[in-house]
Amino acid sequence: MAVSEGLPIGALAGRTGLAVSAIRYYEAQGLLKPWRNAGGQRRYQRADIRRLSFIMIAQQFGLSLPDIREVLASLPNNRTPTPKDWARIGAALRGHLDARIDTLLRLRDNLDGCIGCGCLSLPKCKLYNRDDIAQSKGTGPRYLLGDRPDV
Amino acid sequence: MAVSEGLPIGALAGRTGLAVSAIRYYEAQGLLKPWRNAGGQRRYQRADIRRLSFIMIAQQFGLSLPDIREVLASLPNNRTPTPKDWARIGAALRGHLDARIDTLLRLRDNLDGCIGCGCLSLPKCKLYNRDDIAQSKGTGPRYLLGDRPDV
DNA sequence: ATAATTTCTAAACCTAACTTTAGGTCAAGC
DNA sequence: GCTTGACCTAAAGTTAGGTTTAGAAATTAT
Repeated sequence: MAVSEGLPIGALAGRTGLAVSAIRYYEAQGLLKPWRNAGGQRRYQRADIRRLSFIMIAQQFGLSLPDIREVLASLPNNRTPTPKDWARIGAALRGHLDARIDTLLRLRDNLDGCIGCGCLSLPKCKLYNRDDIAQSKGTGPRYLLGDRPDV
Repeated sequence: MAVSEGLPIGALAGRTGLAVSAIRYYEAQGLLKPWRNAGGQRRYQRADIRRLSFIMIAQQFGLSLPDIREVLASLPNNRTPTPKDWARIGAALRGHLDARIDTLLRLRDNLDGCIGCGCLSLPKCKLYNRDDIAQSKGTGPRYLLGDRPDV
């Protein structure tokens, strides 16, 4: 029960609000690497609470789990991350967020002019510029807007 | 070949950049109602090009297909929609878009203070306010941030 | 010492938004 | 009149991000 024994998965779930199954799933996706105790059960460090919190926030920002794994890869694995480490990573997120906001603002600027005027015809409509929206939101393969300008 | 015979599905796909299979899928979801010719093949009105364009734009704004179906339901079905009809619908989208932008701006305001300082602890972090992000982005059931404040 | 919780793994299931496949029909060009 | 290409339906497959289930083993509580 000493602190050095680490937190079992249920405790981590309780502290983060995540389901136990989600935490195991994140591990399967390479976002987390708990150790195992003598009986084979997962044990976590306290720092993993923050790691999971970060994952949840990054998801809100629209990052996929592979994206997040990459970002987290820049954390030191030989020591517990410091606030400074997290700040560096926060800055990376900020870039993502800024880009998404810009996209939406641009869409909004065009909305009145485009749908508002009823033009909505693909060849001219500004809403169809390919660099909008952070790459293929939504699941499954799909023709992206602007992918087939042969209209 | 007269205009009154309508467009076959491939033509519609060509003009919108959508896959034929996607257009059939939208019909199955109730977003489109082509008529059938003598041989049982789908025939579309020219106005359906705009309808599909609208669907693509609305998706970029984060609306689900059921959401879009509802919005489209307010179009008149006894006549071809006018630019004015589309403008009314554009205004509805605008509300959605504004909300999404507000959310992201709020997240950005908190980012430096929260991740930046390294606090990231659930009970205090402003990023964990439940009204953030337009309801449960991402598929499948999932605990929403803030849903379990019993941390 | 036993009962009640937790945890374990593997595999199946879930949703959204589509695509792919298979086997057959329709329409258009020569 | 026949071949080629477009179209049809129904069902199964795909991806992301998980959840659910089942049966077994470990831990905790009494």
